[in-house]
Amino acid sequence: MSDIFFISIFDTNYNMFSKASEYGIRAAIHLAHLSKKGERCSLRQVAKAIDSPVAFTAKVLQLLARDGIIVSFQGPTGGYEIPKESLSLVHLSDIVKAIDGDSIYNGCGLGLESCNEKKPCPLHFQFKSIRDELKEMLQTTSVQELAKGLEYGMAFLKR
Amino acid sequence: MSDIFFISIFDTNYNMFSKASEYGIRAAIHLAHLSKKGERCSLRQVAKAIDSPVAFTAKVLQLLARDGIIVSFQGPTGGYEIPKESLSLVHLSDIVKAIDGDSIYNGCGLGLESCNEKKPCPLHFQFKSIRDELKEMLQTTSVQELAKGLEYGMAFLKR
DNA sequence: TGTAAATCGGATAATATCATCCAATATAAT
DNA sequence: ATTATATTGGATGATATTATCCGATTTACA
Ligand code: FES
Ligand code: FES
Repeated sequence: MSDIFFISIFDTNYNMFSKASEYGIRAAIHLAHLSKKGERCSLRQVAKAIDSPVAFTAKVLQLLARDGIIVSFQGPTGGYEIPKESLSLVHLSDIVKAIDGDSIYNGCGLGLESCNEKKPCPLHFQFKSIRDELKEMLQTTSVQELAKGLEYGMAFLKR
Repeated sequence: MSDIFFISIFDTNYNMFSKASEYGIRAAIHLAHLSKKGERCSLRQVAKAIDSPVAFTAKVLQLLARDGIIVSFQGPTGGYEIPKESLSLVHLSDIVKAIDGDSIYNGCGLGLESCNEKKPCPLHFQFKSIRDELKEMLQTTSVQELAKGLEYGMAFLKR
């Protein structure tokens, strides 16, 4: 009859990645998709394709460009692209690292200063196992690979 | 000679769990540790044991108490404890769910409205694999189990 | 050379998360 | 009964993250 509502003091929401990283990954996949066809893409087009706020996406793309993960061009006909040669070299770990830093590699699951095998938190070994798999996945998954899913409408960057 | 400094616009920091969840898990492990010995623990003692801000920890413990994960007692000799009977029944998933909600069960890794196999994001299958393992780990790991690590100084809740 | 279209970069605003403060309530012990 | 000690709950403050705005710069093209 009546549902139970959980009225929480906190509105915290679990998120594996930060918004910035999410946009960064989505954008990179879209750019990879177009770059494969030799097409360049403007900020506005990227934001539309991945359904993200334009100005914020600009900041994220700037970070990726500074890190050399994508290449930016100013002026008319400008925009962003990923050079064909490096298309297979861009992995998710590069993007996350450029945006969120490398705390993913040394962070403790329970929030201790840093993950330390010598003085581990109680969750260390269980957590490390998962974190290592996540790390491995990010390091071995290329944007090119993920862009393939877009080609035949098998995957989507927005809904 | 000189290091390269990454001066980022963002200061985002990768974190698997929210601070609230981190404190919640740490606190629950400490309470489990003491409850096994039949001891009750005050807010102040909890905060000291897990090196967390007192007032904020109070809010987190309140949430856990409301959800019946821990039991609170007011007045002198008051504090928090986990009934011995339920000690083996409290899993990390209960704590995370009480604090961060269940977006961990249905969230999309790339930030789409929700994870949806029918219209998946390009990272869906890789992400789902990891998320399912994390979920499984949280659902099968009890605070009692983790408290054991504390007993012989094999694990630590602060440094 | 001028103009329009694009990114860049700095400042600022909005929101969410993290954290603190304090009065109210409950209760054990004197 | 009174007092001291503890959690509760509401309001508020601080910080981090997300988001926007706008002038400056770059550059293709007429
Ligand atoms: S010490 Fe906590 S995850 Fe390694
Ligand atoms: S749709 Fe993105 S993780 Fe399932």
